[in-house]
Amino acid sequence: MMELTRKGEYAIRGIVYLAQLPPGKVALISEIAEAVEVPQTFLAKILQSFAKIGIVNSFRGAGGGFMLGRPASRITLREVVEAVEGPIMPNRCLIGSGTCERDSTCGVHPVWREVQQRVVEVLDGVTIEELAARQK
Amino acid sequence: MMELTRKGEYAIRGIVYLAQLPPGKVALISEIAEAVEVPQTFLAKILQSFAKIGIVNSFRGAGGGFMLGRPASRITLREVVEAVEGPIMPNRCLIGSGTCERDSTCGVHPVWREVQQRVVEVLDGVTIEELAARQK
DNA sequence: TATAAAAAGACAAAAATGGTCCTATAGGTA
DNA sequence: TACCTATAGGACCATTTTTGTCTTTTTATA
Repeated sequence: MMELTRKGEYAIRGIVYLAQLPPGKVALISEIAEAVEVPQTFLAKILQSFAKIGIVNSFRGAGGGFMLGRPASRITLREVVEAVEGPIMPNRCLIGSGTCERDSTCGVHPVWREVQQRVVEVLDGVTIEELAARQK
Repeated sequence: MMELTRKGEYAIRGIVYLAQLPPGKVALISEIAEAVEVPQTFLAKILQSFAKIGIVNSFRGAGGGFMLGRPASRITLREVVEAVEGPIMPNRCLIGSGTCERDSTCGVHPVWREVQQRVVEVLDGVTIEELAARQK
């Protein structure tokens, strides 16, 4: 239960790799994919989605590639994980207050909310900078 | 991310229903399924798996059905969830120490361990008795 | 024995996961 | 301008997981 998917794993590997690069350097997707052992086209999709929300910058054409869009110290693990896997949400009930018809009677509801908060707390407390430093 | 599946939801609904019954009473799968609005045969599978690990008792033949296998106060939400969804394990790495080749270099590892512990802590702290009482 | 009810196992549709491949677009460079 | 390089976007697809159903078997009771 609650497993991170490959996509999530790959996303983390990819962004940690970028964080380990000298500041300002752009890396080719081919380079990144090989280094972190992830299928290239799949990783490309992931980094593209990161580009859209600004946690990485991408450059097209010759001399292009990817780099972080923000200092690694200001990218949290939570952002990265939620970007590819969607919001942390242990139970569908949490999506909206009116969504679940069993809402009022459902005593499990507050438990999931608690779980959600705890997980978010942990992931918010870890930056990509820390992760990059740890495994250098 | 980290969503409970239908199976998990159904499992909780089913066991909470059993917990709300007068002690000693057995309920037909048809009765339970209708009450908690879960497909009967699917719920049957779930309760059968509960019977195997002893958190419910089942009786075959006329007058048969299901009842809790233990006082609801001694069945935790964690047990129920893990019974149907498998162990709480946010990252595959946590399965075994040698399983992940990136193990030594993987700085994310301890974070997932932390997440796992927090979640387990919450779910261990909630009994089926509490849930049953809450939504009565 | 007949009947009632769970147990077990095979099967299957639908959705999610984990990708691939092709074309389009943007940016350099000769 | 023409050409090359590299990401962007979209269509597609195989496999696995989820979410069930259906049939047969086993067990218990009356």
